[in-house]
Amino acid sequence: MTPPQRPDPAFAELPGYDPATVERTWQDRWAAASANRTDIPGGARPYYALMMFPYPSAEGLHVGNLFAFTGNDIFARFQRLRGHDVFEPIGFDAFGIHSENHALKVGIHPTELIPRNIANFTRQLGRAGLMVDWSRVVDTTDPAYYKWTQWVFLQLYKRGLAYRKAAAVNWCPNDKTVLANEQVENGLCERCGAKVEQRFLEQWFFRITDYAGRLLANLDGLDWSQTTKTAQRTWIGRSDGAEIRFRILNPLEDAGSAAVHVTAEVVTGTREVTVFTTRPDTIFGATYLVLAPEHPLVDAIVSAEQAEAVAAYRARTAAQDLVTRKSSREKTGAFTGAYAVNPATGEMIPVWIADYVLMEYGTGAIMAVPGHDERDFEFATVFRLPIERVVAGPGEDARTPLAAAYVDNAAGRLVNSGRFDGYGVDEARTAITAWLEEHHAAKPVVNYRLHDWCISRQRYWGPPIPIVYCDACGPVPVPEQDLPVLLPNIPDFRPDDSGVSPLARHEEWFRVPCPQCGAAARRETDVSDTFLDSGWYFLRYPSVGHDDVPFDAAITGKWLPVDSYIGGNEHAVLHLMYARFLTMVLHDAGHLGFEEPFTKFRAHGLIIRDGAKMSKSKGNVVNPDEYIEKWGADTFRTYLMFLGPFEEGGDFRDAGISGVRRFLDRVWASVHAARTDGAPDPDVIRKLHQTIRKVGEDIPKLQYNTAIAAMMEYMNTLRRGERIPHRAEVEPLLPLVAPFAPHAAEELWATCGHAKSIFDSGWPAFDPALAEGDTMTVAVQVNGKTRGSVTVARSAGEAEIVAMARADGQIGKFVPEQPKKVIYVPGRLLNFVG
RNA sequence: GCGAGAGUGGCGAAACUGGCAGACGCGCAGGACUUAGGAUCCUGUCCCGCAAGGGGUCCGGGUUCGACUCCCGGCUCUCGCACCA
Repeated sequence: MTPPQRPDPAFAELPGYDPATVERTWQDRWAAASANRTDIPGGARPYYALMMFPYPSAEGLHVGNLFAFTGNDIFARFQRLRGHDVFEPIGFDAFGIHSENHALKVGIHPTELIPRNIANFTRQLGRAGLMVDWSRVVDTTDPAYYKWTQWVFLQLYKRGLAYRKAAAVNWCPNDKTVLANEQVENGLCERCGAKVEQRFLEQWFFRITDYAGRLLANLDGLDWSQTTKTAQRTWIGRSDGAEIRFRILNPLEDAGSAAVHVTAEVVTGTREVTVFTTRPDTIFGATYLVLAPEHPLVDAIVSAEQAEAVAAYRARTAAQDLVTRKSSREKTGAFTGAYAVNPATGEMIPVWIADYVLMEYGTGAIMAVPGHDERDFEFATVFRLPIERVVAGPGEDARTPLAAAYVDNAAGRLVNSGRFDGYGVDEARTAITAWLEEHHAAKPVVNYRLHDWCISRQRYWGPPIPIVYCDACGPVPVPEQDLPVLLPNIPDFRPDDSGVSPLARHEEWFRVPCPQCGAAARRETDVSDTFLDSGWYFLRYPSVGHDDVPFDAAITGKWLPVDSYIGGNEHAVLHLMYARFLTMVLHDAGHLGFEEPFTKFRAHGLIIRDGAKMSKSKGNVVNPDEYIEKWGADTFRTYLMFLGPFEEGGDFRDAGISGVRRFLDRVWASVHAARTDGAPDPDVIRKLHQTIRKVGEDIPKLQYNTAIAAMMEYMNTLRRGERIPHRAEVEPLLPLVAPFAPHAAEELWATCGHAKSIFDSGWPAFDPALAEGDTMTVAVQVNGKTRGSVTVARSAGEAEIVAMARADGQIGKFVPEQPKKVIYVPGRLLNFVG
């Protein structure tokens, strides 16, 4: 359908609603009056309404972005109507692989491409009518910004939280470049299809694991979506268990030994393996040990006979790419020829290596309990290793055969476990750990699955890591007064076969004197991860313009932490975790007075189209420009919010948009046609107050769809029977409409004779007495079946309602003479039980 | 596999704390105004039935005067995480 061409004939002589004109007019006026510029130093009631900043892609803003921004904008405008000094900033997350890959694809240098994209985003955002403070924009690629990103790195370095180590990366041997995990599909390079390999490079890490406990504990006090908190908890992955030491028998002396039992005195070897387990209670069932293939102890314990097989297996796993290695479920491994002693049973158990044990987690070694761990069971089955039962479920005993690993630790009791037989799993866990601890064979340990944050990127498009390598002094941080380390404008930004950043090809850039001793030295040529750019941007916004500090202390104290943060749940773990971590570190370093950056966080839903999430890779994105062109920004904004609950997202289809436009047309027509003579209808005024209450309750809960429905319902009441509404009935509706359709509301507010902006005129007062009215409708049921309803005075009691129900022709015939029971829910419902 | 969330008309969706299921909108049907209507306005629209009435919120049980809502079992879908010992 097309937009209405002519207004309602009843009001034909009145000015019609032309969104294009209205929106252009008000966008110009707001800009001229700096209406959206927040009074950062002076604002008396600060409210920081943050949304996740976009990365400015070449395709421009899509509907998914706009959905998120509009949701935040409505909330922000509502807070402003409530009398807050609202700060709603925006910026551009313009560094990173996304932007760089696109630049590579189209063959345009990012320094040229990014400003172009930012200009396009700015134009689109402007047309959407967001209440953004355009005087405080952040662009992560601006040296005035990334100077301070590098400063953040140095603060971590100073505190010993930044360190270097070799770590595996995905390597495409054809493109000769490092790939992010997302660029690997089924072990193949997504661009050229070559088999991806694993390579080890020296990289910079942040010790986020030092903060794991705090990152987890603080979650309880945050007003965040439950789903996001759960995702963070899972990601941090606390597990309580024990580290247990296993002595390794000397392979030279004991290889080939037929002995099954050895006593502690016989063991002469001094080597030992420490494993991590969450199930120390099952130690009597540990029938072998497994080390990660790259475990450093492997060389020391491998027997001569097994050396070749072990070397071959290690070479094979090392050549695999990271993604395949982590997703393949097939159990493979090799025997080292060495044996260890189970400290609980004294039995000799073989030591294997297998890639199902990860070097990065725990100690890189496990005790395998095939009877009670699915992975160990599979492995033991493949390699014919003994499987023993040490936990029995209800109806089972020590001899019940195991067809699969038994892992139900709530119902299990210990068997085949010496003096611990009969213990429940939980008590055994504590008791066995304590027992082993007495013998210096174990200690309780908490492990986290969270890994340290690798921030090195062997790429071009990011802030250079501010470190200089000197032969004499080692890695030396760039002095703060020398920041920023500028990213040079090099034409050949394409990654190459060196395995390091393209910056490493530019001697004129990386050859510098050591800041400490002055000798010839070399800059770090890797750049930092985009998540570092976005990990602190919210600290910068209010202080934009203060170029001598990353963030001004007084301003930060006043405006932060962020009052409300809205963004996508795809950033539930990485971005939000990193931002929290950096905030904690800066707090500990004395730069911030708070340690949690976001008081309240809500994840918006996704816009679905043709059954899939709207995204560039799916090719189902909708460009908002044409819709705004055709229907107006106000209609489009309101429509997006009407699709479904904001936190759940919705199905995008243009079918419903005409209904929203009709609603705005009616609001428009009603204001223009409103009479000022006579009195408003009390019934309509009651409905008005109910609507003010409903909308005022729904917006803070982000239930925009029902808020809009309530306003539509009020419109229907207002116009029922083609009545001409009174000005007093329609004018208070405008502030309710304003967060959704700011331009039209502002225009109509002026039409009503107001000189001041609607956004500075306050939220309409809600009078509970007026909303109540003096009658109520009570539903009447007989045996739980609804038979009708009666309308009575609000003061009516149960007896009166019972009498009315009996007297009612429709209802009375169902009501029993002598009901067993009558249930009355005041003001709601009456149920006769017969 | 583990974790989180969701299943309600032709469609997007409402339903407070267990209290009139389907608000609001789309679509559809009929009507008004019209040279015309894909504009606007009015009326109707969960299913069966002429009606009285009956049935109905993924399926099967249960608790309750009363269940979309709570409990038990099952099915389906979406999104995270994915060999984390």
